[in-house]
Amino acid sequence: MTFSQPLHTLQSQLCSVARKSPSLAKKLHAQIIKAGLNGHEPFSNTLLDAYGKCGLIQDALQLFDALPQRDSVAWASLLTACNLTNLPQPALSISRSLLRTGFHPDHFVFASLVKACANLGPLHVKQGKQVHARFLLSPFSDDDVVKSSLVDMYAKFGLPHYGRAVFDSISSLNSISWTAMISGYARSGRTFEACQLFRETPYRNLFAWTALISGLVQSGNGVDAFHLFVEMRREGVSIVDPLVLSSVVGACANLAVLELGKQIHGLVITLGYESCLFISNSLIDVYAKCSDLVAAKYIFCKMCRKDVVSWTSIIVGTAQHGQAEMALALYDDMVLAGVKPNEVTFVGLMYACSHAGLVSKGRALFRSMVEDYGIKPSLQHYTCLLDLFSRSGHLDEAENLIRTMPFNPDEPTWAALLSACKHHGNTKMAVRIADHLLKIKPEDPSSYILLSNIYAGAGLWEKVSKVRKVMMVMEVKKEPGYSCVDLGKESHVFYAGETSHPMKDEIIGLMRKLDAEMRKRGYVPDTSSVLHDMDQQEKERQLFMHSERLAVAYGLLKAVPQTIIRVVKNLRVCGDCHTVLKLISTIANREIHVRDAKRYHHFKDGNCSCNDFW
DNA sequence: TTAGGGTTAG
Repeated sequence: MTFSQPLHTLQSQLCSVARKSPSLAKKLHAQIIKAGLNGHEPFSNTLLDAYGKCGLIQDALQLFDALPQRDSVAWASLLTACNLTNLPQPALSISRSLLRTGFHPDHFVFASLVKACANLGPLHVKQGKQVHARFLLSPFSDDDVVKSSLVDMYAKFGLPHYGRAVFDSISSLNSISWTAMISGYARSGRTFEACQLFRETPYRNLFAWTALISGLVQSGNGVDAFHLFVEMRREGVSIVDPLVLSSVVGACANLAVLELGKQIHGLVITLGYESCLFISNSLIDVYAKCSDLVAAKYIFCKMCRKDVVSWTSIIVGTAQHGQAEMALALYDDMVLAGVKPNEVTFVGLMYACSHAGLVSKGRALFRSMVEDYGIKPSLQHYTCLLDLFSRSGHLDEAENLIRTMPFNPDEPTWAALLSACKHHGNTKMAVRIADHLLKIKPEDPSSYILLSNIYAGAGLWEKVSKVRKVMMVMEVKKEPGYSCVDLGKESHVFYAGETSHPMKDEIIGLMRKLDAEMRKRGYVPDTSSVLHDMDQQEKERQLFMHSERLAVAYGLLKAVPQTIIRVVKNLRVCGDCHTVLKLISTIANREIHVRDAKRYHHFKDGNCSCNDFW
């Protein structure tokens, strides 16, 4: 490259090559300054655009600040730069100053501005609506591109009905507007409307399929998402990019169905996407969530490029399965590899610390998150810290934190602290917290059971009867518990108390044998979690028929010998089942993995990876 | 110069 080329060559270089090469963009900038063309409108705007497109956001911001005049092209280029690098904070301050200066945006600026608001997320609904209002009052209020971006913005805010109003006003709908609207319905759980719109669209392409399937996965409807994926395959839609696959892999993780995850993994390999970063990240997660950590680590180790999500996924996976030291060692490796942790990484790390009772390490990590990485702690981080203090018996510190943290503690948070008081035998604090919890009227039946147990433990019988009355008045009923056992080629769901299974005699027979052996070893049923008033024998019968026990017994009868019995449960494991599963792991000499509503339990040789705290 | 689908926690 020479520095004495004609101006039009310079301009065209900026437009093409510089967008892909940061170093070339900088060289051309230097050339512009040398030629005295600094501040010349066409050059500065094109350079701004080039900096933005090759990811040099700081340079773009500096250049913009130095501009003597800022026209629509400059504002649009800067906002596009922020949007491309997904930097919501600079975009936020840019859009604020843009609106403050009284500048009249054109349709290009509006489209970028709306996209910036969408990237900022649902916490910035107000700002998004302000931009929408300004657009409606502008001379560009008929522009369909801006309307499409508004549909997308409301989709990302979780307000699809607002998006629908804009969608209906679009004069010429295209593939982009349809996709944005389908995604809006799907991701906010409006499955019916999403599917209806999908059936109506003339653009039934991979974008629309991905929007629908991914949206359903995001809103927790993995089963429907899977059926649609099967339909998509049957229609012969060519999977020319792997985006839909990462969602489908994610659905396997949420549903914790290992066999299905393996099949999708096979498909990923067949289609040639196994080395794609996003896909590998999802695969780490699916194997970790299906409690096959060996496979998760294998995927992780084989990746040639690892980003923060890859590291975080493996750290969270190992932490959730009770391998705290391993999770912390992985974090050290991550820092050494020069990858910057994010807010999710710290959730995983603090979770690891709380499992291993590493109080000072957890505190230090919380501090490091704020001071070294500038991450503002969220409610989840405070919950992790609280869990760390509670589990390790630092109850005063836990109570102090819950009362001083900058978030309103919700019912599960108080219930967690209460449960810790019970675990550590601090009756005085337990009663104080129970009184508070009773005042805020919990909705979860298990909170009432906990309250009742606390008062009973403290001999406060009047309060016990008060709790029972509240439960009766509110008709507090437990959600039916079910457990799914994964046997590789098949899986089976058992409901608590279910006796309709064709193999019920064998299942109950095995459970009786195990029960007799457990009682020989000193097992006494703990009926404190049984909700209803009934005699001891009936309570014990209820516990005996808890879904995880049926599932594990069936697993012992049907699974390949020596293999791990894998169970997924919708509710939390009760104290008695936890004791029973530990005993069964010794008696049957079998490893049992249970994923409950809160965490993972690996039962082996009479112990559990959660260290009896959950 | 502007608009659509993807991964980690909860």
